[in-house]
Amino acid sequence: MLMDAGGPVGSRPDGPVGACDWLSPDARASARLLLGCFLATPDVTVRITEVEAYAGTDDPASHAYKGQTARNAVMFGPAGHLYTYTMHGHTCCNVVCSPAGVAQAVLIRAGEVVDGAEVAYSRRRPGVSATHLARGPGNLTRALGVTMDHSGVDLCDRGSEVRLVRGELRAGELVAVGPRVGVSQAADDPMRFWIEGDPTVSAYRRSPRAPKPSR
DNA sequence: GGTTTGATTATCT
DNA sequence: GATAATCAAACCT
Repeated sequence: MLMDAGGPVGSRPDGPVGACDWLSPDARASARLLLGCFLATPDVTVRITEVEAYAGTDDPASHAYKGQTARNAVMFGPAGHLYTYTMHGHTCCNVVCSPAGVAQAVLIRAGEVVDGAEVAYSRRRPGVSATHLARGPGNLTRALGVTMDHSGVDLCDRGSEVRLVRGELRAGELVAVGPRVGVSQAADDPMRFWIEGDPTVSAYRRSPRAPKPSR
């Protein structure tokens, strides 16, 4: 296994600038950091506007809650890698932010396409509006062209087809926090972060299977 | 080997 | 706002 003698996994002293050593092993902290960053494929770049934190084995809503499986193995790997999975016929993608052995990850739920819009449109159904281009996890991966083929890629490696580029919030932008979309477990935990007022952020929808809201 | 569930989306009322 | 569609992984028998 790749492990520096003491240094955090993912930090590359001799590596290219932009290594993902700024990620926090805490999913919530990383979620906040990822807002305003960019996710890029060779064709399309999106600015991340909405994310959800998944706290690994401590989080009932996480795929990693019940331990490591073939499906979620990437989450237990080193930080800065891409965890992809399919559900309901769609692909979703997460950024792993914890070192090997710990399964904290951040789901990228929505973004604003800032480059390669034409390609993104061509991958989506005709007629979709700009705000819906990469709105929702499945739509986002579709617009980017991310598939299960990209499972486990190193987002910090220049050679990767999917890369993460650090970005900042614009002046005046605020981060809102709330419960996650569609989870039936821990449905009230405020683990979802988005840029307040951004039109590309998806609407909140509670899981039909979640117990009634705790008040 | 069959059944259930789900971090969803599109479509209809 | 509610409902159906749809695919794969996990779970159960």
